[in-house]
Amino acid sequence: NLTLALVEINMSVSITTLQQLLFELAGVLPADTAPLFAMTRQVQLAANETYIRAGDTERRLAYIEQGVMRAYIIKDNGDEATLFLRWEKQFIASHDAIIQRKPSRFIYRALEPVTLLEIDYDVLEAVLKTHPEYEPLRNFFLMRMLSESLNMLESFVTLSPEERYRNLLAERFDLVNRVPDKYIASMLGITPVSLSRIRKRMLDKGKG
Amino acid sequence: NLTLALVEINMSVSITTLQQLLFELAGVLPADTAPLFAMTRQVQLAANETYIRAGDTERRLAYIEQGVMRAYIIKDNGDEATLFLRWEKQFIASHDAIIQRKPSRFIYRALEPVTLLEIDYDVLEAVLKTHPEYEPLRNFFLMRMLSESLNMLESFVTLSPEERYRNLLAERFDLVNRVPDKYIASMLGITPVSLSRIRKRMLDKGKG
DNA sequence: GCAGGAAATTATCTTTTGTTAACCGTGCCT
DNA sequence: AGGCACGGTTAACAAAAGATAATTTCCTGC
Repeated sequence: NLTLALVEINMSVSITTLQQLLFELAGVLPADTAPLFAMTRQVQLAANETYIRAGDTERRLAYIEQGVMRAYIIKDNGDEATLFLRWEKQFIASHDAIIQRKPSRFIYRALEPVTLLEIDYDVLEAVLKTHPEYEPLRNFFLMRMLSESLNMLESFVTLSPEERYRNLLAERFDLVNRVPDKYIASMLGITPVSLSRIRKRMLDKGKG
Repeated sequence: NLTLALVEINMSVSITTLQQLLFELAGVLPADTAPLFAMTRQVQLAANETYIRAGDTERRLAYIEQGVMRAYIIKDNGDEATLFLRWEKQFIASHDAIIQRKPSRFIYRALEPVTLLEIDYDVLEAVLKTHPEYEPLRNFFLMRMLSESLNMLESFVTLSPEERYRNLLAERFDLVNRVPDKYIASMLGITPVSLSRIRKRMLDKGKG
């Protein structure tokens, strides 16, 4: 069965990466990671499919193998506000449910067809109870997420919207080209109209 | 010696709180926490004293027993930008050094006389190697910090500066009154002038 | 390939913020 | 007490962003 074979190859790419990470972080040999990866499962999301809804209480942690995801929230006035985007080789988690055991404020949705390697956080905790040697992996993704949040926070307090956009272009040009501008705009804390003006200003400056 | 006695009482307040936390999180009995708290030390900072400088590589983690601290960064134009404030019963950490082993971008400074319960993060890691039962404490402060960062991020993408200020007043009125407005302003991503205008507008609205 | 819809741009107007500088009030230091 | 430094307010102007709506471009499903 060719499809199944491809899926298995796919899975192993992602698992191999995480096994390597676990080895680097904690010296755990790939052969010793079966108890962990036995509890993971691959999830396919279609473009535009919702992964986690506002109000969901499932505690999900996932590693993005392929595709781009968007975390957003519905504002009081009904508009959406994008908090962040996540793509290949990054983690995504239902933060509220995991950290505060609260229903999720945020909605997590695939912008493209997405492949995830998912684990239920409660299951992960159980595995970690009996296999504390995997613990560094949990610290790793928590620290990664914290680091990314702090970087975004820094850009909000130190940079103007235009500078934030320039920054994003410089650091994640590929991403900006994959994602509709309106999501980029709201992630930068501005309206799509304003982002369009910023782009125009940048072009004009480049010409003048 | 009265002073010494007072210091010891003080320390024990903070340690007791953390012992209780560790019991709640992991069922570790206070009597079994000696290996951890033996590695902590109390630090006194005068008002305006710097705790961590930009460029520092020490990996410090501290629990704030008393006082308010400010984390800020020097912008390219020389101005300061405040990222966040932390106060009693919160953790503060040299994020860059701990997460990425990089020299700190941020400066951490006491706004008031501050008392910290400090541990060297490398020492903590060593303790955790031999005492994995304390591990939930590490997850706790990482998650707390992440949660706070995400809340701030949310307020940047969903709220206007005025709304962010109202929010802050509603949630941390005590803090706003303890800290000079200019730091509040830069934490909100605006200038002190603009915050002053927001305050005026709010007053005017209240009167009209 | 075409039609319909969504995204992006442009235009207009209002509101807010940034910038710079002057001005006030408070507290601190000698 | 006097003066000085600092934080906060106010003023005036320029620049940018928000809101709304019209228009164009793009893309996607049929």
